[in-house]
Amino acid sequence: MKQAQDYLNSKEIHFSQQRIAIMDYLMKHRTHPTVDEIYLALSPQMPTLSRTTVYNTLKLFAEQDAILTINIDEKNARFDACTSPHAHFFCTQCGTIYDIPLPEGQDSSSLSNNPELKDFIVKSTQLYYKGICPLCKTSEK
Amino acid sequence: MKQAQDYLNSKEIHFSQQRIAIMDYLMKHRTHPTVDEIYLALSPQMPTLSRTTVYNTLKLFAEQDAILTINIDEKNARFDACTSPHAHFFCTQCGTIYDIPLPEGQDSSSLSNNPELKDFIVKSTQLYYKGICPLCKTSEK
DNA sequence: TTAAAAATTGTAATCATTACAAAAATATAT
DNA sequence: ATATATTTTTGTAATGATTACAATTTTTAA
Repeated sequence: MKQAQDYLNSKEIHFSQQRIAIMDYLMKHRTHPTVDEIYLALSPQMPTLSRTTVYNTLKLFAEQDAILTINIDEKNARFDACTSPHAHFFCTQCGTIYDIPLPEGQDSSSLSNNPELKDFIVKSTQLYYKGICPLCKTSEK
Repeated sequence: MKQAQDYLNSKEIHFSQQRIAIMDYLMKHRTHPTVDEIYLALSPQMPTLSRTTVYNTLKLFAEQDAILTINIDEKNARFDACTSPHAHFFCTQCGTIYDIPLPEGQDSSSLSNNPELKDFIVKSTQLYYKGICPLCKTSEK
């Protein structure tokens, strides 16, 4: 809770009960949750919480670069409190999103320092993989 | 038209007037159009065409790896007849999607040959950039 | 030529997200 | 401290892309 508050502070985001709870949830659940997962998880302890607030808050966080919005799953936006450069793998079978470190010598700067982009202003870079994860691969057989 | 038909053939997709027209449109308009753009463009010459057919057909093409579905724009899915490896840049101002060649020494195999993915079955890899394109940058000033 | 299979169509449903305006909470100035 | 302005939250209603579905049409194969 304290960490979430400090983090919001560092990103110059005014805090509130709701904002702290949402950031705290994201920091403690590295599962790339959907809006609804966050809303349903927090509702019990915060019965007045509104879905709209979750939407608004996540949008605010993303605009302030405090979180990442992941659009790898066509059904729902997913959210990640870890903003340091890494790729994402989406298992089309179970829906899990895995964090994937970038390969050696391919940190995000090498991805966005693409000379083809010299006249573009790049604000974000996303590397997405889709397929079957190890768990589904073996259980499927 | 002939090319579109041959291409569908090579991907083992039964063709029909509608399928050829849709593939032909995609091959001739490298603008990464939305479902609606395709539907509205083809409607005049093909008045019985249904939006549902455009949806179904594009889904079929994507499943057969004949086209790419691009989810870089949260509002709409966008489609690309060019399936060879390249990145996409989405201008958040004008909505244009640019094809961006991958940087030297970073072809798609180097992206998906990430050792972190050795236990995953990778079916697709997408590299997305977002920001402001050169045109919007200068006109904005 | 006729029956079976595949493709297309239009409408209705779904569902994530956004718009909006009222209510509540918080910050500011007197 | 108190009234006022600003920000945040809330709930409902609207939007809009996509999908479900069942009927119709077209194509294929016997």
